[in-house]
Amino acid sequence: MATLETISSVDTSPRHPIRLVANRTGLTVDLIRAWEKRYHVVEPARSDTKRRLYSDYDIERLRLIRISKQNGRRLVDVAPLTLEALRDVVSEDSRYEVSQDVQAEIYRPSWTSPLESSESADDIDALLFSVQTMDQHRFDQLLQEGLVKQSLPAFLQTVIGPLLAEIGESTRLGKMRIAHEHMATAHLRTFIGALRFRETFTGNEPKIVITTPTGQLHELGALMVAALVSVDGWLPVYLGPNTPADEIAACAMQSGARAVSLSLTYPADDPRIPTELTRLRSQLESKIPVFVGGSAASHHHELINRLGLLSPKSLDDLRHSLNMLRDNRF
Amino acid sequence: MATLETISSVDTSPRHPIRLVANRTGLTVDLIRAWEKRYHVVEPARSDTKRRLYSDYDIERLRLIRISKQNGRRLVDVAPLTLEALRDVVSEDSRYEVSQDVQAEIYRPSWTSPLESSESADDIDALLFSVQTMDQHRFDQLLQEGLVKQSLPAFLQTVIGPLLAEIGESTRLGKMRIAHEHMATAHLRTFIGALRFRETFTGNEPKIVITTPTGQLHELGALMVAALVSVDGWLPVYLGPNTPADEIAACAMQSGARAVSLSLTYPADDPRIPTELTRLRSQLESKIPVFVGGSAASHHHELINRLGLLSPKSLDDLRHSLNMLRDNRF
DNA sequence: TTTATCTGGACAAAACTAGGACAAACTTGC
DNA sequence: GCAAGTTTGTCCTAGTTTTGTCCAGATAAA
Repeated sequence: MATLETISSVDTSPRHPIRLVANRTGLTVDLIRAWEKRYHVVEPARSDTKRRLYSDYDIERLRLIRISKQNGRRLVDVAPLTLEALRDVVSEDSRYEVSQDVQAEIYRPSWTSPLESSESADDIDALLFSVQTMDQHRFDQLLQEGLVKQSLPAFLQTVIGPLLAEIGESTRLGKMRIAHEHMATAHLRTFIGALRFRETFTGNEPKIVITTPTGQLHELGALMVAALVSVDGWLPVYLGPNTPADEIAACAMQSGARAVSLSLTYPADDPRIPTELTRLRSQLESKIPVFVGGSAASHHHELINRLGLLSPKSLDDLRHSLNMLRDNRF
Repeated sequence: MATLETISSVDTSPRHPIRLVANRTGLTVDLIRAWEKRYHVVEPARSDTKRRLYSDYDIERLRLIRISKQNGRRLVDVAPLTLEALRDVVSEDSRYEVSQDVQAEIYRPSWTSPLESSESADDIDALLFSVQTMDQHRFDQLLQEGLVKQSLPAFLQTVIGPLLAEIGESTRLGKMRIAHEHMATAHLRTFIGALRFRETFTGNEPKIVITTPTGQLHELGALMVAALVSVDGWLPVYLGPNTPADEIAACAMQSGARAVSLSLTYPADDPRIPTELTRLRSQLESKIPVFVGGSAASHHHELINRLGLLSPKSLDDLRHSLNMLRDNRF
C-alpha cells in the first residue's frame, strides 16, 4: 500500500510562514502565537530574522489540536502530545463523539476474510488513491472495471472487503479524512446496492430476508450479502440496517422467506444484540435458519450456538449453505 | 484498538474534561453537575484547579443512565447502580422499548412541497400497495416507469417526495410496519443513488458538495438533491449523511466545489445544528454559497439568515439559484 | 512607504465551579 | 380526581481559571 505510506509520513522541514499556517488550520495568527507562548504547542524554527517557519508536521499537529478542542478537550491536555498521540486521541473522540450510535459507516468490514490477496492489491491501491484525491468518477470506473475482471463473489471478497478494511483503518489512523471515508461509503452504498439488479428474477426464487439488527447501523456487509445471494438464485428481501427483531420476523413471515441473514459489525458489544437475537429466534418458525455474519459475529459465538443460529466462516461458506438449503439438501 | 472492543475492562483513569463528557453522552454540562450534586451519580476526580476529570468508566455509566432515562427509568433508581448492573437494566429494557432514539429513515420528506399533485396520485397509490405487499420487484418496476413518464425533477417532486411523506406517515400511524418502511427506504436509497449515473460527466462541470450535517442521519433528501443537480450540469460530490462541519469544509476546499448543499430533516431541534452551521460558514470561503433545505430548515430560519446561508423554498428554487451561480449571474 | 511579523502585556470572553432558585412533570396520599 | 409533595431539568449569581483577541512599539519584507 505504497500510496498510504507516502501520505502518512509528514514533512518536518520548516518552510511555511505563519499566515499560511493560519489559513490552513483555520486558527488566527494571534492564537497560534498565544498557544506557543503559553503552552509551547508548537515551537517553530526561525528564519535568520526571527520569522517563524512551520513544517507540515507542525501544521498537522495544529489542525488536530483544533479538532480536539472542538471535541471538548482542553488545550493543556493536548498541547504536549505528539502527532501520533494526537491522531489517536482525535480518532478515539470522533468515534464516540456525537451520541453513541452515530458513526461513520465503515470500521471493520463485514464478512471479510483477512487474506491479503496480492492478486487484487493493485486494484485496491488504485481505488484508495482515487478516494484520497476525491476523484469520484475514477472511483466508479475502477469499481466497474474490477467487476468485469472477476466474478461478483470473487470481486466482493478480494476487492470490496479489503478496500473497506483499508479505508476504515486509514481513517482511524488519521491518514485519510472522514470526508474521504464518507464519500467512498456513499458511493459503495449505491454501487453494491445496484449490483443485485444485474440479475433477472422470475419471482419463483426462494426468498431470504437480509438486514442488521437494532443498534447495528452499518449496512454495507448486509448489502454485500444481498448482492451475493442474488447470483445464486435467491431473491433478497433487503431491509437496510437497524431493524428490530419483531419486524424481521414479521417480514420473513409475510414474504414467506426461507432464510434470514444478519450482519454484525459495530458496536460489537451492543447490549441489545443478545436480546434481539433471542427474540428473533423465538418468533421465527424453527425451520427457517438464521445466518449471522460480520466481523462482530465472533463476539457472540456462544450465544449463536446456544440459540441454534448459523455462523458461516466466510462468504463462500454462506453461499454453500444457502445452495444446500435451496436444493433441500439441508 | 482492542481497548474499546473488549468493554469488559473499562479504563478508570481520569482524563476527560466535562465538556467532552457532555459531547459524548449527549447530556448537558449543567445536567451532569446537577446529577453529581444530587445523587452522586458520578464523583469525578479533580485537577489541581478543581476542574472535573472523568474516566471512560464514568462516561459509560452516564451514557447508560441517559438511555435508562429515555426508557422511562427514574434517576434515583439507576443512579447508584454499577456499570454492570446498568448494562443489565438497559438490555432488559430494550426488550420492550421499540428502539428509542433510532428512528426509521423517513419521517418527513425533505425538500418537498406539500402539494397533493392529483396527477401522480395513482402512481403513488400503486407504489404504496407494492410496499405493503412487500413486492419489491413491482416497486422497482413502478419507479422505473414513473421516471419514464416525466422528467427527473418532476418525478422527484411529484412522486418520490409525496411517497416518502405517505410512507412515513403510515408507519407513524401504525398502518404500515417498520419492516415495510425499511424495505422501501433501502430500495429508494439504491434507486435515487443510481439516478445521477444516468448523466454523463465531462469533468468540467462545477462541483457541489452535498451532505447532511452531524446528527442528521436521513440521507434521502440529500440524495435527491444530488440526482437533481446532476441534471443541470453540476457534478455532485456526495458525502452521505452525518458529516462534521470541518469535513464538509475540507472536502469543499479539496474538490474545489463552487457550492455546498445541506439537508435537514430529523431531529429538527438537534442542538448540534447551530454549532455545525456556524462552524461550516466560518471555515468556508465566503464566496461559496451554502444551501440549506429539508423540512427542518425552517426551524432554523433565523440562524440561516444571520449566517448568510441560503434557504431555497423548493427544489425548483434551488435549481434556479444553482443555474444562476453556474452561469456567474449570481 | 506600506504591509507583515515580532515581543510582551493587557484585557475580554468563555468556560468552569459552587450554591441555590424555580417551574414543569411526575408521584403519592387522601 | 385533586392537592401536596417529589423529582428533575434548566437557569441564575458570583467568583475563578482558561482561552481568545487586541494593542503598542520595534523590526523586517515588499
